[in-house]
Amino acid sequence: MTIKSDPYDSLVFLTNRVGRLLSNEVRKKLEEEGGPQILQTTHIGVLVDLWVQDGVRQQDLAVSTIKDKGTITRTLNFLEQENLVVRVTDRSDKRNKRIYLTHKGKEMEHRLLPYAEHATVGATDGISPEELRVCKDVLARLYKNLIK
Amino acid sequence: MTIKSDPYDSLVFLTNRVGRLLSNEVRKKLEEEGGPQILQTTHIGVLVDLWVQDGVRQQDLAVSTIKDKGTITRTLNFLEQENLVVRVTDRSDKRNKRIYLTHKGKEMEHRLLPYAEHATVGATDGISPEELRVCKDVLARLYKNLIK
DNA sequence: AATTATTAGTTGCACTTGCAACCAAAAACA
DNA sequence: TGTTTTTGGTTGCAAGTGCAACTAATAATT
Repeated sequence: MTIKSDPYDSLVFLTNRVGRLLSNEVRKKLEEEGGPQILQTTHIGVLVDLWVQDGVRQQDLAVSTIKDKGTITRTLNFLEQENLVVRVTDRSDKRNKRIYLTHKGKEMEHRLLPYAEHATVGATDGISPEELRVCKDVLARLYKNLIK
Repeated sequence: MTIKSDPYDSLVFLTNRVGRLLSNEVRKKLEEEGGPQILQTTHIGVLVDLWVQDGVRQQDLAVSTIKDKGTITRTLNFLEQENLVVRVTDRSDKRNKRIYLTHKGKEMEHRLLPYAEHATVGATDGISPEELRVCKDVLARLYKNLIK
């Protein structure tokens, strides 16, 4: 008897698809409720990182957001233009540019995060808080394991 | 006392980042071990869907893979060119094009899936099988809930 | 100290993607 | 039956992305 593997029971596909679906939900909510105009997923990803820790280098952002260095460069060009962040060349090592949130950038946290957190209402039907908790914890640990 | 929300404890960010990390792992493994030359994530996503069910319409693929119709059109142009799938115009409704795997396309399943499934070794350090099981189940239910 | 290697960030290029406009076929409606 | 609306798929366009080549600054090696 051959056991046919279920392609859907694979973390790669599950995370990617659920991730995109949730992103789309957030994007839709933002538009509906006239939220902030920064809709690019990468923009938000970078901001999220900066909310956790300020003053990191572009390279660090590239690693944690899992984007190319070049992509981060261009993302920051935009965020800087929008007065959400500033680039400061590191005194002691002029290769590094440290990224800091502006006042406007910090404010954005309170406006944006609720959308990201509440995007799951409705999606979690039939899922207990405990299960959800485990799921998030596992994902967080996977992230830590994989981020090198 | 104000409780600072943790941006990382959000399903949107966790799934997206873990998803990308895992995709990159699979891509790397494929290259290292001289696997199939189809590296595009979208290509693989479409194939996965077809392994689950053959003969669906492009529109169905767009929904389940969460990609734009246009993207699916172009993805199928490629897969058809590679002799992995064929498009068959539906007799009873000429708007529909049914997508079928070729022999080569079916073969690919056995070659590709192991990469996707085993990509998690090393990543799951410190995570029990039970926890992983719950995580996958939750993700699967989220997917079903969100896919409309 | 001078040369070489490495690292951070930028830029050009090719490719992917989503959106919107479009075409063809079918369904709904008058 | 003829007109309008909806649906599936394709295409043009603009924006995002990864890769590789490049520059500037620092570290490592001789």
